[in-house]
Amino acid sequence: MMINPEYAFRTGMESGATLEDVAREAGVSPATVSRCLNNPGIVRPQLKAKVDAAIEKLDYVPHGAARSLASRRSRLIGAIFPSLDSALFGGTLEALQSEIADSGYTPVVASSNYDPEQERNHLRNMLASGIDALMLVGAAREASVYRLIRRRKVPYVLTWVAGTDGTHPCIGFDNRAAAAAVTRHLLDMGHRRFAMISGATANNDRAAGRLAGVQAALEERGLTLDPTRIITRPFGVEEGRAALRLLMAREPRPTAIICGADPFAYGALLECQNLGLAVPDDLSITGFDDMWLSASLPPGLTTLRTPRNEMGTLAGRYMLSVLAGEETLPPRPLDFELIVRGSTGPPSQAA
Amino acid sequence: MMINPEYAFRTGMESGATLEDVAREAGVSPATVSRCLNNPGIVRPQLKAKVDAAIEKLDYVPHGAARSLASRRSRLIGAIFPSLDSALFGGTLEALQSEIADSGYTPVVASSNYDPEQERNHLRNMLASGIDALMLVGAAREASVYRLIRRRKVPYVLTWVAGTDGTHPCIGFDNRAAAAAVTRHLLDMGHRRFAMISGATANNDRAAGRLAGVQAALEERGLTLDPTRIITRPFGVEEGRAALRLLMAREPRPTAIICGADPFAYGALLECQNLGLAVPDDLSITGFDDMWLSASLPPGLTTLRTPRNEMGTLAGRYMLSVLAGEETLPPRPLDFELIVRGSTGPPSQAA
DNA sequence: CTGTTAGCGCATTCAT
DNA sequence: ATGAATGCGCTAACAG
Repeated sequence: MMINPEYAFRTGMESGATLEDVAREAGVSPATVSRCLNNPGIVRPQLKAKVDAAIEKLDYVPHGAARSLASRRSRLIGAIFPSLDSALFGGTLEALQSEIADSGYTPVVASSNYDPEQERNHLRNMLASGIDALMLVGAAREASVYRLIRRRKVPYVLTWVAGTDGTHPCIGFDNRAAAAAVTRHLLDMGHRRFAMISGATANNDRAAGRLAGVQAALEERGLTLDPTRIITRPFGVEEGRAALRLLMAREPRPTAIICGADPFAYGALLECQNLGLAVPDDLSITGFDDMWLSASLPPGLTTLRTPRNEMGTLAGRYMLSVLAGEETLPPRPLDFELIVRGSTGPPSQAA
Repeated sequence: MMINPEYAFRTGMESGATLEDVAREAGVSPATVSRCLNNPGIVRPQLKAKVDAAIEKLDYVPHGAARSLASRRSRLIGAIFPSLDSALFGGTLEALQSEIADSGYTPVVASSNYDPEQERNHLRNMLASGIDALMLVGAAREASVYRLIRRRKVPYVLTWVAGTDGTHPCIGFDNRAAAAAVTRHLLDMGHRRFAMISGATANNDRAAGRLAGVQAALEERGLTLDPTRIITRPFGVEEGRAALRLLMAREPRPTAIICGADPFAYGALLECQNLGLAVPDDLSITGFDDMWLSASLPPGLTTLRTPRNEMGTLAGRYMLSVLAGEETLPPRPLDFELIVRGSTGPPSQAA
């Protein structure tokens, strides 16, 4: 089998120059080189210059594993997301990465595909690979998982949920309150007949919280959400479209449909167009998360903007702070914002 | 300052049981325990059972750094993407992660924000943290970056581009040919007046390739793409919308607009609706990448489906194979597929 | 401020 | 098939 020589890689790590080589080259002790790397302030500039020159000359790169072993810190932060291929968590990851990069930390990431089993496996892997801290999404998981984390004494933080009871450090927002805010917006405009398109609530406390928030807000006004008016589907545009058809097929039609995620709402909006339903005159539609199309898709989607980048940033900052040994409290639940656009309005008289 | 005792983490790694502890507990030598972990086949079942029991009892987790140091492999694979908050690269990352997970590898990821400087920094970091292999997007970067990688002898693979000249191992598709295919589709329907909305081509060989492909396909038929009909913008829906307005403001209007990325096309489609332009009768529009809304947004976006998940899977497989010491050739350029939907049709007679 | 001394926890020779 | 010995490259006391 011919193989392009350009591709002739080694297998396994290459030696390269070691810290000791640098020390020899610079005529100092290994410890001094180490100091130049980790605590440059305390070394005489003159020496430091020589060391820097040697590092440059030998093209020295510290050996991460050796460093971790000796220092007992890997400079790796784990992050497990339910999914990576929607734009939803990408922003959080990007913000997290960007926040911790300057401190020399790198995220190691995995996607659980919304599957607790996969999450657990990735967690084991990460724990074994020696992550210094861990970011997860949501709080709903078996107690044994938390035991695993705590036993390793790895600082962790839960995102996309608000710490309800102080059991876990959380950096997120109150999904329930957010969904209630959306619902009240519709109630205040006079809507009384509601339906909801929700994500699956099993193992997903964000989806469950949103559903509960809708129900709670309705009950405040003496209304209830008929269970047959709740359609649960995996997140997706086509799913939203199909759900809307179902919901509008039965009399009396709802005047407002609350979607647990923007993609549902995109689908619902598009299907209205298809069915010749006027939004918001015939039907009001709301989304959740204010994703990138919400402002653009006519008539503009009323939705709830969640602080998805901010969660990544603050989660990163929180973990760094804990790792630095500072006493750190996670911040209060983050703010969300109701973004009112064209897809909601008062119900028509006829309806 | 009060601090919830639940949050009282340590700083730095915890000891936990070591391989030696396990050996003592099981009454065997450390070497045997190591074998049970890394090469279970060669150890007597009876002993292995005792070791497994000890591992279970002590809740032993191998220490990644020590393992890396001794074995000279970190089991970490680096992946640097231009961006993580679009859904574009998320699928590739997810597929990569999923492909390598079973082999005990974990991706460490970073986003360069389309900035070569940031990419270089992340690369340095990753090299220092001892990644065993590396995945990058695109081929356009300074030679010094490749030197850095090669000097460390880290196997790498470039994605989202096809290896044109065999300089680098690539797992991707031919952006130029793909864009040409889109263009020919329009030419074949009779279009003669074209415009393009393109991503920035600096440091982005995917965008550059797509632009070149359009130009080449036009020149095959004796046409040229007027430079003033090329609008270059950062990727985004609103950017596409604005670009469409610009392009349609000047006579003679184009009958077909080729977008270098789907978000542009979404914006263009929406703006047509806004301006009262009929698609495809007044104007044909094409996208690129077949992202999640392309099938749903009326009238359905004709676009080019890129193998974004496949690239992640194959890149992962390729790197694993190289790491396993197998002679490995990257596959030929991957296939793309023209997806014809409602947004393209013959130009109207009037136009 | 700098050099010396010891490991960190494991994989891997080499013996047996 | 198993055990004993060695060192991966670095940081962290400690001593000077």
